[in-house]
Amino acid sequence: MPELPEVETIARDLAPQITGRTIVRMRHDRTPPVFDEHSLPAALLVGRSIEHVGRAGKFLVITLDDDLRLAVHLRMTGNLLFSKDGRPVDRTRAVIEFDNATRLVFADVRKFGRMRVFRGEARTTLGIGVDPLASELDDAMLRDLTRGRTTPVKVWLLDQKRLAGVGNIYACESLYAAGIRPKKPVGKLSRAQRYRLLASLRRVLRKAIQHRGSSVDDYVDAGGKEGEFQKHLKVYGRAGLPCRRCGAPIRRIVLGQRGTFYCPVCQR
DNA sequence: ATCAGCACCTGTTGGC
DNA sequence: TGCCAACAGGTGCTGA
Repeated sequence: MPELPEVETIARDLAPQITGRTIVRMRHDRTPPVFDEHSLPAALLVGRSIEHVGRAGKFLVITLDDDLRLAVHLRMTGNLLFSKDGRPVDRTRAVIEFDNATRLVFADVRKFGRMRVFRGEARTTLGIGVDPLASELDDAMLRDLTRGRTTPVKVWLLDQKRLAGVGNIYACESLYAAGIRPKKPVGKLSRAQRYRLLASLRRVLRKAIQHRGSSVDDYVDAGGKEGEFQKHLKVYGRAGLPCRRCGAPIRRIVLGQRGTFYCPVCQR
């Protein structure tokens, strides 16, 4: 489910609600564990107050005092819900309670989502690459990251160790916007294609953030509301339907074990 | 180094 | 209508 725009939406909504609050209680499932094997003890969070809410790739990153951070990865079906009442939430896996009786609820149907308590810099600790929206990523950096690589560009976009935040929906949508075939070896993109890819990635991701993310299936924001960007998807999930630009049927193939959608006419 | 295959979980959908 | 296989926004591990 959640990719960069969805996590960014949650982070922006959550920041004004929980910044400055102190965590007074926390509970979580143990089987399967909510906190991954690299996590410091979750109990360290109790008594700490929240200084900042941000995002690194697809991780929501909450910075607390005592140099502590909490990273949350929603994987496929995780939801982070901010609750002002005590009403129970379906599929709850963890609850963080604040000093004003509000709560952050982590719910997850498939139980793939994980949290991690750690100290230090997020990107290094989490082992993720550069953010597509970061200013440090420019054409020269993208060239260096992709040079000589024969991986299909679609598969490359999903590798979080290099570029962090792009998932299946936005990889497909960005390649459509850039007019590039998903199978094209990433190291063989022309300079013009590479330039278009970076511009398209940013345009699509920013537009998706403006529309509060895509709710294709389970995604809802911290207030429980769906996003709007699924209404603007050009190729994702549209196999067999006409391309909105040229009318040719959108094709679905499998690349890197993931469904991949593209227009065989508009994407070269 | 790379990559296909599978594992982790549960729910929904489409075909027969 | 019913059953079962395939598939789902993600990632990590294993073995070739």
